[in-house]
Amino acid sequence: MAYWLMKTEPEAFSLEDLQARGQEPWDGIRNYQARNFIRSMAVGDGVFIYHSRVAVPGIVGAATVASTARPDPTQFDPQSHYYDPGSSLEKPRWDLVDVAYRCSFAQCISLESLRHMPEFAESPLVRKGNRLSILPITESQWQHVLQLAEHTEAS
DNA sequence: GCCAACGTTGGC
DNA sequence: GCCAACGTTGGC
Repeated sequence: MAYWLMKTEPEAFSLEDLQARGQEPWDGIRNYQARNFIRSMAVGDGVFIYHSRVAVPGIVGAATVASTARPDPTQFDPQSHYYDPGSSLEKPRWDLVDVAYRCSFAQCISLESLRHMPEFAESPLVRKGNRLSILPITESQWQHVLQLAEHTEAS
């Protein structure tokens, strides 16, 4: 069992969209490091959903990895924004996994608050200029954020 | 909307 | 294989 964080711009695809659909293919990943993380995901892995490019960026809820990696069909589609002419059906470059909705936090765990947590001191998430859209989360990071989220929900 | 920081591309 | 130019990410 591993844990991950996936960033998304809610204007493009939000946690609310995932909630409405229940499960979605997480397509459009076009970064090799993120792609490699996708390839090491297993069904049942925990996923934090992070909203970027908003007034208060942060972790807004959780999801579950619902499939192992498979080729992202948008890379083959000339009509798609994510089309990659350098990719082919024989040798696909980009993969995706399906992600299933788990829960929405009553209050977002903001980037600002993550910066103050010792658990995240070493995380690329809080480093300036970080552009990784998918990154691994340690078990202690996972537990800590979940506990915080439950706490804000109770009060 | 701005712009720093980054990853990728392509000429050489 | 270097590295400048370019496009994109994402906090602010």
